[in-house]
Amino acid sequence: MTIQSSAVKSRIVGAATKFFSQFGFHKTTMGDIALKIHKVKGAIYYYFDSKEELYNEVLKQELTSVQIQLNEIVNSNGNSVEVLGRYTKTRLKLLNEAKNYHETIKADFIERYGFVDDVRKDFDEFERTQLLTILSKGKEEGHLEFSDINSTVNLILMLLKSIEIPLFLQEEYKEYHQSIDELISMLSASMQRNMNSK
Amino acid sequence: MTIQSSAVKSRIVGAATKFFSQFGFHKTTMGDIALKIHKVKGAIYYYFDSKEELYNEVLKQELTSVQIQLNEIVNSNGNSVEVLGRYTKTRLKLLNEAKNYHETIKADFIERYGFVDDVRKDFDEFERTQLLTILSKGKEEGHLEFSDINSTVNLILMLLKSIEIPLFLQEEYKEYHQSIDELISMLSASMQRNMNSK
DNA sequence: ATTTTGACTATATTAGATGAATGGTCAAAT
DNA sequence: ATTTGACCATTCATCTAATATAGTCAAAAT
Repeated sequence: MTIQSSAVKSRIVGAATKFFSQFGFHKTTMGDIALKIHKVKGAIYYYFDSKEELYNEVLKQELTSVQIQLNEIVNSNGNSVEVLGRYTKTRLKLLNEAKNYHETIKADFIERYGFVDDVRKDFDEFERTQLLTILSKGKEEGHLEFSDINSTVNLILMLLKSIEIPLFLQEEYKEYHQSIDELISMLSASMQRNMNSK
Repeated sequence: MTIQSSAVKSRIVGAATKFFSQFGFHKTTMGDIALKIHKVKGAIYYYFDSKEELYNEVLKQELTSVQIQLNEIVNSNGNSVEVLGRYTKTRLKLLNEAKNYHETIKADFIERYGFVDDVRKDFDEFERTQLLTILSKGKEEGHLEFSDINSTVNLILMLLKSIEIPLFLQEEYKEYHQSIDELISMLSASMQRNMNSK
């Protein structure tokens, strides 16, 4: 594929992103997207095999953008407790704006978008790695202490993924905001060295 | 209302409970319920103004049963950390079996059952009271310590209500089971007083 | 050779129309 | 006081026709 054709592919994804974000998967048509870039529906199928694959690509880019920003936080300096706090708050803020991601989690309760499972699994693995990195660093530096670091990572992942749902789908972002700070304090307190009584 | 008619009312609620639990609000008809107790649809309307009111009563009894059992735990002896752990695990176990409650939280994502708001609000307030009781007792006895006890209660409520959703609606009860123990440990650890001394 | 087009097909979705089922009412009967 | 069964209005399920949409492809354009 030439450079120019890749540019068309990008424009397709760009248009698709806008439509999917605004109207969702079902209420966006391939015709809408094609029209936006002054092409015809058939042209999209030169670059993507299906609407599902295109949606997949859009979601992938949405989450990749989040990953890049989270990765910066993980690789930044600062003590691990503070990094974990920044990670959590940034994660929630960025994902709160990720409309297509919201649609996929909402779909979990109704029809399921099985075709995005791979992208979501990748994101899950990314997050597991990042959290493990943060906690490991904290352990090495002597700030944090765990009886089982993997269990702690699992717990944090469960909590982050659980609170997403009321937060994003039921729009309780503001109502729960204070409790999120509280959650971060609690997580920190329980992992802080010399505090853990286990 | 006489004693005998109250007995009929109970039978209505009993039949309604079975149908609603098994088939849900929409797929249960007033005719089904009436037939089960060898009455006619109209008879139910002598005791309840509407299907919604009947469903409300069923949900209320379901949650009242949970409340009674949770109340026993809160009023039991034992140190507050251990009580909080038992409360959390029992709460999840009991609510995991409360089918009508599940339906109402699932409805939050689709159509909302506004007519059960009162019952749910009552349960929320009950829980807030119970948690406040547990934590206050822990504080008085010198086991626990908080910068702001109400914020801690809010946090715990947010977490309990958040994890319900994947747990009950996405049937990840087993997958998350281990992390729930971990959550209880974490909560306990962060509230425990004098954790640095051995 | 690569990319784009527009006509084409098959499938899915919607709109409308009909009939059945259901929530709710009520006067009469028990 | 309680129960009944006929009754009404509205919703819901089912069918059909028409429309819209995803996806294909040979031909045209670049």
